Amino acid sequence: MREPAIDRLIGWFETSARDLPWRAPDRTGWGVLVSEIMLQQTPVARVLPIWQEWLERWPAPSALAAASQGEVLRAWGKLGYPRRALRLHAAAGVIAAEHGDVVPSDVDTLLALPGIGAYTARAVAAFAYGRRAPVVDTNVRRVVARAVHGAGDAGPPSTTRDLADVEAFLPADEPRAAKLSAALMELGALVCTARTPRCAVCPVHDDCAWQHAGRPEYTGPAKAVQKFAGTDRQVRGLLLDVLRGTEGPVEKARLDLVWSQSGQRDRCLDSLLVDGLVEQTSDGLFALPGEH
DNA sequence: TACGCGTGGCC
DNA sequence: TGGCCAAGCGT
Repeated sequence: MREPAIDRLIGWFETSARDLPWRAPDRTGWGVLVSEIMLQQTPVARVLPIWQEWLERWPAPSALAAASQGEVLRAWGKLGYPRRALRLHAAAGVIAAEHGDVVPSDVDTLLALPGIGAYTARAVAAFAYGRRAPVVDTNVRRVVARAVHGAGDAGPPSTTRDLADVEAFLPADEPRAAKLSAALMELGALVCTARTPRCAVCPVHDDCAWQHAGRPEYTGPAKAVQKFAGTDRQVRGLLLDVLRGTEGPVEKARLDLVWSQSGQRDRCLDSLLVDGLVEQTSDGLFALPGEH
């Protein structure tokens, strides 16, 4: 990506970026981290109200760490992938105990925390602390595939290659690099979208390799769209929903109502126990962890 | 590298 | 209607 295009993209971001609370001037590393975990595979609109509740209720990592896992899972609500909530809870405990209750700014330190991978570590370093780090999510992969490589969409992900792709044009200046990282994501979210990209309003239209190539269709391997209906994921979600909606421990008969196939039902309940999302009480009832 | 992991809105 | 999509991670 050429320097003028980077300039225009940053300029566009400064005038057109969404006014999200985790981007406010008074944001904290903790607020940014919570947002990044919640936003993994979950749309902004659904994250917003839950993020507000969490930051009011648990304004620092130590506050979240002091809550029970069950409380955390209830507060997570229906954001999906509730294992993220347990990992964030665990990460908060490590941050409170080993990092002075301050979210680390160093990528490698962040990577060592549970639930924080290649994307989230760099997103926190860049967005909370202004560090220079290639922040590559699905939006950035798509923008780079089009604007830089002239392809219709990104191929299968490869962390090493994806990071190198962005590193290659990331400005040396730290705050500018951080701003560009945010701008690339925002462009992918608002303009260079998966379906129906809004090329007419794109700030890098004139520099886009995909435009110059005549906007060819994506030709790579078909992306596997995962099923949901009838899968263990659906059944686990139904089981957890019963426990979230109930005050105390429940009998297994209550859980049996959510799915007719007993084999799949029991397998899913077992897997929830293994994952630590459900616990069994001494008298054989089932509950969210730490709530009995 | 491929897969499993929740949930809901959109066209 | 139902496939597609949404700021990934861990194994």
